[in-house]
Amino acid sequence: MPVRELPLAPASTTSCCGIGVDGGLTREDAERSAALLKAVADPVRLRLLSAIRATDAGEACVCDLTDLVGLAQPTVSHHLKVLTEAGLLERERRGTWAWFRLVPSRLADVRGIFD
Amino acid sequence: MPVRELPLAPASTTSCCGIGVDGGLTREDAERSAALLKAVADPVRLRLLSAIRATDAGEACVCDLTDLVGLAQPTVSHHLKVLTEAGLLERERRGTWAWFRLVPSRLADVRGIFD
DNA sequence: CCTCTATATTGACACACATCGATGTCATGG
DNA sequence: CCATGACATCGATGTGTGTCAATATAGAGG
Repeated sequence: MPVRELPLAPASTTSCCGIGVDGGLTREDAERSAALLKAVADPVRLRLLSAIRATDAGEACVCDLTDLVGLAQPTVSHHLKVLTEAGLLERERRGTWAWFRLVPSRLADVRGIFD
Repeated sequence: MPVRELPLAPASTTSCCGIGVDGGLTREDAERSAALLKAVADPVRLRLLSAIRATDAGEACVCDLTDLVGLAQPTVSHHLKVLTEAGLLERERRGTWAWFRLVPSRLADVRGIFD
């Protein structure tokens, strides 16, 4: 799911002030980008991403993350689901544990929104 | 208001899985970053930023932007206030009109969260 | 001073969302 | 096959937020 950047499209036609603000994101692009940003615009989810990134192996399981953020396990599971559905995390079950890894290309998408 | 990036802090101590997820953002840093991201995680506000950026003069007034997004004037005014209070826009009154400009350094702060 | 136009503020409403307890699922070990 | 531990899902609840109509403010011009 590609995410287009804030475009530097040329301004064009008319308006009450004669400036022209037709350039810019389409509604669809804006909604796509906003959906991705919403996944990341939460302090708990930022800490989860940061904690996974700070890990030696580049991955962490839910029990570790639950301890870290100090919230109930269902809450952490919910946040991890949001991040995973946004494409920012990959999930892998190994035995009883679920391991989460960053998806660097998706993080690059977030950065690309503001390039 | 500085915004710290997702740190690559070294993992340290123990956990149930023996991985160690102590590294990462503090609660305070995460809340600061999330507050900034929330201001931007909205399709209408993304379009407003994009439209202002696409302008020849680098600024636009409310009437232009209201036409663009197709929402009621108070709604647009509200979104512009959110962006301004987040430090992403600067407001200047010239006569009857209110002009809004981007604050590039603040946009860089957003980008910096994911560096 | 009065009016007109552009913008901001307020109040209300609907909807989304973060959180948690309770419960369900699934794999492991006995 | 049953018990245990890790994780996911569900249902409920309180809080946050986007939207608009109504109203207020503020500057320009007569």
